[in-house]
Amino acid sequence: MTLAYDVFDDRCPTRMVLDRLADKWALLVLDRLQGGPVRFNQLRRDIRGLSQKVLSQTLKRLERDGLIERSVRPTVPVSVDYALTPLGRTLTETVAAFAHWAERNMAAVLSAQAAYDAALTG
Amino acid sequence: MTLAYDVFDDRCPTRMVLDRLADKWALLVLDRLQGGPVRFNQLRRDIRGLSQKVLSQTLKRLERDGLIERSVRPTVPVSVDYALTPLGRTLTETVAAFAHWAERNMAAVLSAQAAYDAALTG
DNA sequence: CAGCATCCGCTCGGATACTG
DNA sequence: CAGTATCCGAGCGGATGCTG
Repeated sequence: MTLAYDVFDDRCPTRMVLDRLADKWALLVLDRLQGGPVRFNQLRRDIRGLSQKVLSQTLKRLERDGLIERSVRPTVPVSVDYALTPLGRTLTETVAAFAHWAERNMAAVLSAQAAYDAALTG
Repeated sequence: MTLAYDVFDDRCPTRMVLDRLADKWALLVLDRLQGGPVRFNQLRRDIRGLSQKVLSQTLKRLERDGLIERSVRPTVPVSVDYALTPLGRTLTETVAAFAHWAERNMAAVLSAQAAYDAALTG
């Protein structure tokens, strides 16, 4: 039988997963990997504002959760690239929709914020 | 003309929006509101582990961003319920897919974690 | 190039107490 | 019921320096 996983229950393991995914950096990494494998420093450059330490942590967690895969090519110096796993690929459509929702609806959000702030001031 | 919003640029305002949405509590609140208006303490009870302070902050931010709407009914004592706005409703499908991905893929994640940890130990 | 190690400020968020 | 106010500890994450 199937266990009744429930993300609204704080003792459910799905909460941990949600916690990992509901992270700005993890989302951007997953979205960036959608087009194919990307190397460490390339990710670091592409995702502006992401420090090397946090990128490292994020990649390690995503790899542990089975969403991405790390592969080392024995060049000199060594090349490491990260790619989505099949499991990770089941998430990318959702991630893309999510990450780019802001780009499509930025104007609406900005005007909502302006209206909200104006109501407080006036 | 349209500005080129880019969520990968840390100076782009979309980053702030992503930061707000990429939040465990915000996601759970939005998901919970999908079925219709819900009152404050009902949300607090439904979303286990969510403190009253953080719920309050989360609701205020979501309201400011125009995703949810607060309405007060003059009962005694007063009733306040929160509902999705049309803008918020454009997100709910994505939010639901996202929030419940963990429930559907929990087994795969758990086994990936076990494999990862075993590789380190062994 | 692809990281790890360390330090540390700052914010998130939990606990608690109080209000209309 | 639906919040606000305050305190405070834990940890996120940025900066810096070093390694194979």
